[in-house]
Formats: sequence, structure tokens, C-alpha cells
Amino acid sequence: MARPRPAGVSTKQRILDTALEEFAARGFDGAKVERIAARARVNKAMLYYHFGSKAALYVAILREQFGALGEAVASVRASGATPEAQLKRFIDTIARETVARPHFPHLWLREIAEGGRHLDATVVLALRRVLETLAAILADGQRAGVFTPAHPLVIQISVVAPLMFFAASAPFRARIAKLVPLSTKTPELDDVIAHVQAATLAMLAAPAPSRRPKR
Amino acid sequence: MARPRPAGVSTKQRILDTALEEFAARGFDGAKVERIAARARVNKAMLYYHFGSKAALYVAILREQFGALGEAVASVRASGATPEAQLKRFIDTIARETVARPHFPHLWLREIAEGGRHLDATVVLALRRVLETLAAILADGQRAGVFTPAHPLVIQISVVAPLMFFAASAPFRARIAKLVPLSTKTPELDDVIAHVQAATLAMLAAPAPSRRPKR
DNA sequence: GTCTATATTTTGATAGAC
DNA sequence: GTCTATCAAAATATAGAC
Repeated sequence: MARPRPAGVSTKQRILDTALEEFAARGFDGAKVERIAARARVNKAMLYYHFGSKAALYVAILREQFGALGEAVASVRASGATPEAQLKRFIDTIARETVARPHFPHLWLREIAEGGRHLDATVVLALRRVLETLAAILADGQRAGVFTPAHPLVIQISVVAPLMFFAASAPFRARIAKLVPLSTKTPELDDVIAHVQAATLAMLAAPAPSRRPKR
Repeated sequence: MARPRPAGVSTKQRILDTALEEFAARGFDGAKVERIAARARVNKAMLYYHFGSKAALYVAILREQFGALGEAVASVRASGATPEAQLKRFIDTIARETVARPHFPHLWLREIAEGGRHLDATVVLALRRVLETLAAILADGQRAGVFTPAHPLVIQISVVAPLMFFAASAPFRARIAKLVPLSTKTPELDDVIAHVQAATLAMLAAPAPSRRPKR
């Protein structure tokens, strides 16, 4: 039962790691300070010593996770490739983040459901960075005449949402399959990436759709 | 302060209505029985009298909301229109559900983040109904030679996720805009619907993409 | 069906020793 | 930096009268 504490990993970092897991799996209200401390093999008091409060610990994690996404996405722009290539890379980068940080999608979904109640300015800036990167790529493409005009936020949502949904829904889908067995085999992340890339590019290459949806 | 109880609405229904709001906004753990009862203008004891437990109340709501989606989507199939038209209608129907039931997207995002911990067989069946409807439409289209082969789950996620994300993220986006004002104007649901329809159809009309994403 | 207590547990947070 | 012990508030649930 009593796992030894891994040497070389600071207490603070151990708390961050287990807290990330707990907050992702249970949400801010569902996460229990007691459980985080126990899993990190420290006492509750240590958690308060290092972070001050449950809320502050949560914000620290949000900053780290969203910050990392902002960094990764911003680097896409540096390549100087064609707008199409940059857009593909933008999509791929976000997808790869979900592999590198498997708890991140849950946090994102939860924060949206919470109305961004826990976001602070630092986190918001990281999110803006993502949107601005995409907007710049789209603007480039429009100037070059290869992209049809599109609202950056619509594109971002159409790219991010499927990737986050898919990455976060693995346990959800597993539970569904357990309750009512599915016949088809589960797609893989690469399938989703390929689809989102193809759909987005196909859409941007086509003439602008009428604003009224067809019924 | 003390709102009068609307006549003609049963106590049970009033509890369901306020509980839906509370669970959507705060999640299962964040929702408080006390607050639900107070807003429904009844006592906590009434809630337990009618539903037995907080968890049972939550499941009742999930059943109602996901059940309604299943119903709505299944009706799309009955029209007998072309596969393209049915697919557009499938997308539109899901989108309209988010208008008819504004709290539903939050519930869905939360349940995914929770790993479907609260789902029971009834809810899962409703979800299956949605996927099966889509799969049937796609199969029709492939038989008719108008759709390229695609994994139904990938299509479903690519359709549902942006719609749920967009619908649920209104408060999230409002909060972001408050912390760091945005220049661009917010897109509307119809923009998202039109984009998802166009992107999905454009993708399905194109030759199948290679399974390996481009880097 | 509805309400007023109240029991019981859980939980976020801290005091104070080492 | 780390721990034990403990507080005070909050939260789920129920008993029992009307």
C-alpha cells in the first residue's frame, strides 16, 4: 500500500502531479484535499504550506496546463511554412498536447462547463495566444488567396472541440461499451486528427457557405 | 426575495427544473441539495421524498435530457430524404436541441469529463440511438456512392463536439472577454451550424484521407 | 405532500510541535 | 519543511409532526 516517495521529485511537484490527476478526474468540487495529500504521500498541512488553499492549487495547475498549450501552439507560427501546412500543424500540435498531457482535455471541458469560473488573467492570456495564432494563420491564407474568409473562433472550436472530446472521452466510451457493447471498433487519435485536418481544409478551400443553415 | 411558486407546476417538476440548472452550472459534486431545494421553494425533505437521493435526482435529469436528444435525432431518419439532406438535418437537430435545452451541453461535457460515472443503461441507450442514426445515414450515403467511407464515431464527435462546445462556452467566453477584451465579434450558433455542415459534407465528398496525419 | 428540527459525516483549513 | 491533532463550517440524509 504505502508507496515509497520517488526520490528526486520535490514534494511540491508530487502534490502538483497528484492534484492534476484528481482535479481532472473529479473536478474542483469533487476533488478532495485529503485524497490529493494521501496520494502524494504527504500530509494535508504540506499542501496548505505550499499552496495556501485548494483554489490556489487548482489555479497553479490551470496555469501550467494552459500555459504549455499556448507555448506549443505559438511555436507553429515560427515555421514560416504555407498557410495550409501551418493549419495542419496547428491541429496536429493541439492533438499531440492531449497525448503529452492526458489530463488536460478533462480540465478544459470542465472549465467550459463551469463558465471559466476559476480562470485568471494568466490562463486567459494563454488561451488568447492560441486563438491569435490561428487567426494569423487564417489571415495569411486569405491574403494568399488559398483560404475563404472564416471566423477564427468558429474554426478554433471546430478543431479543438473534437480533439478534446475524443481525448477526454476514452473512459466515457469505455463505460458506454461496458453497459451496452458496441460492434464497431474504436477509432484512434490519428483518425480524428486526419478527419479534422481534412474537413477543415476542405471547408476553407470551398466558397463561403451561406450564413443560414439548411433545415 | 421569496418568489411565489408558479401555480400549475408540480413540486416534483419544480425540483427537476432547478436541479437541472444547478447540476449543469456546478456539476454533481458542486451542486448542493440545500440550494436546489431553496430555489425550488421547497424544503430539502421534499427533495428526498420525491427522489430518494441526490444521485437519483441527477440520474433522473440525465435520463430526461439525453432521452430527449435521442428522440429528436431518431426522427431525422424518418424523413426519407437524401443522405446529404439527412446528414445536414442530423447536425441541425442536435444544434437546435442546445437551444431548446440550454443546460444540456454542460451536462454532456461534464459527464465526459467524469468518465460517464453517473450514466445508467437508459442514458447509454439514448446515446447509442444517436450514433446508430448517424451510422445508418452514413451507410446509406456510401451505398448510394455519395459518401466516402468514414468511421461513424469520428463523424459524430466532429459534429457533436463543436456544437456542444460552442453552446456551453457562452459564459466561458464572456468571462474571457471580461478579463481580456476581444476585438472580433462573437459568432452565432448559425455560423457554427453552417460551418459544421459544410466541413462534414466537404470531407465526406472528398476521397478518403490517408490514415496518417501530416506533420 | 409538506415542514421543522436534528443526526452524522465530510471537508477545508489551521495551530503548534519538531 | 514536515507532521499530529483539531476546529468550524458545510452538506447529505432522516425522524417525526402536521
